[in-house]
Amino acid sequence: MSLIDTVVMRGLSTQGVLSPEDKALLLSLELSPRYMSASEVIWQESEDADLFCVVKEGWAYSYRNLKNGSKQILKFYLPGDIIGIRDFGFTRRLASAAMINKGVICPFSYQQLFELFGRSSLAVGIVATATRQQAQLSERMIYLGKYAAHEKLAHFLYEIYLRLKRINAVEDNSFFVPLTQELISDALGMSPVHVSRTFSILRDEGLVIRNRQHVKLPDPEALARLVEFNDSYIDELLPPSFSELLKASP
Amino acid sequence: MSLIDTVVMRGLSTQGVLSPEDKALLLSLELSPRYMSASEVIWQESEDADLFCVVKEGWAYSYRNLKNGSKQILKFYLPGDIIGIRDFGFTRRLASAAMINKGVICPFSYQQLFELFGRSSLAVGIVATATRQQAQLSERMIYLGKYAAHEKLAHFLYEIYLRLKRINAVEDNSFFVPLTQELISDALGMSPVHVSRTFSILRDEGLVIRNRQHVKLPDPEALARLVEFNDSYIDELLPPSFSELLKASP
DNA sequence: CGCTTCGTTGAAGATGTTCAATCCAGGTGG
DNA sequence: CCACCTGGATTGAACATCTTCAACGAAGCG
Repeated sequence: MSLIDTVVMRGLSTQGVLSPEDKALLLSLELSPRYMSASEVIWQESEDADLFCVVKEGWAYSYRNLKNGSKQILKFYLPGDIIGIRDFGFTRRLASAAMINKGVICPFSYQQLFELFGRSSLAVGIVATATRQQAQLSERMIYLGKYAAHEKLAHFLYEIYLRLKRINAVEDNSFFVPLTQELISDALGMSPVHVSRTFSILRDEGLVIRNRQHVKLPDPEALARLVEFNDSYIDELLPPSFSELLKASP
Repeated sequence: MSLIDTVVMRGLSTQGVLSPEDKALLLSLELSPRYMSASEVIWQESEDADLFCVVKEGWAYSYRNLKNGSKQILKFYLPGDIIGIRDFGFTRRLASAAMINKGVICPFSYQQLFELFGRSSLAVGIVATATRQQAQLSERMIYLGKYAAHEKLAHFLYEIYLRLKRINAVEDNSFFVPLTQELISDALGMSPVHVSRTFSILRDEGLVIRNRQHVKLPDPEALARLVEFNDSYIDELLPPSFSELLKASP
């Protein structure tokens, strides 16, 4: 799973906006893979920020340690996601990041990114990627706000389902989720105990079947209705007008 | 309050990265002011997205209507903020936006933004602005997650305080907040009744004095300690390395 | 002066947390 | 092959926090 396969970049590519040099530049960002073990820390809060990482294999997450001893997970990163965009424009990391299971990540420096900015189309791609992350974050905030536990969990699982489907990691509505209930609880802001109870409720309603790290959604559409999921923020390509604007501007 | 006075752009400017043409281009974005009345809707969820707005006067907010009849507020916009960054890269608005009190906003089109992308330094400025918004969003999500009501409210008030101080709208630790408790409750995901009770708690602890739309923080440092506020995500300038990288790249 | 909107207060009930005990599957070592 | 160990998942019961509903109070505005 590489950057060029990202929704945004694939969109730009199929719209004929990316030159061969653009593509070569993009691919050059992923030449130095780093093999990570499970739970290995990628960086800590407050460290100097000077690079991004593309996740090629495995899952990662970013989080902040809270004063009460627990932590709040901000985002889970799946293969193809970029870690560290949030910190761009700051000198230090605003949150820690770590692997969940073992995997491979490809670091690339701000310097390399600045070279991308010399090419409008790639700059637009990066901005669009950043705002998509923001959109996902907003969407989660809506659910953390006023919705009940079973709606939070349902929304969370459906989002993961869509993101995994996008990278062909869903088969027969089943997928692999290397998360403990404690990690899920840290992401949704609820207690681990209540995550367990909430899973039971969703199971009894026939919406979610979970066996250790395997999750199956027997009726994804029913789940989508429950959470009123607007999947445009995950699946939608870049607006067609973008390619015209890009071709028109210098 | 104009775009060029934004933390990010001011940083680029004082670091000598912006050319006179860059600055002229930035200012040209704000030539068509639109006068808005209180509560006037700027755009609705699902409308076509093809422009941003700079807030010049007044407060605005973005929100999503929830199925249970209430709404979740995603962000309050103060003078100098850009509304609509979240939707960039999507064909439709992901959330509605409206004014709180009366004010002035300056719309500018995606087309105009694409012209900015022709200049690396401005593109970087826009990306940094977008990621700062994301940082603020993350910070709020941390508080929506596992913190108690009085911590959520304290964090919220302290963030507003810092953002207002940045634009010189705080005097003697007092500032004007054109929000009802209901709006605050929609932002923090709690009931209006509980916002009221929580204000009482903060008042009894001598941390917040509120009189209608006027708020005073007698001891901002104490409040900052309570919420362990990391103000770098609001106040920090762009890393100095950015100007070097920008001057170095084509 | 009376209307309207916003804020406050009380009481009852829902939702989620905490703590502790128990269960279960997989991995380890005898 | 089985006993044991371990980390996660589940369950129950007591408790805390927050919501809801309804009534009342206070400020701004015609």
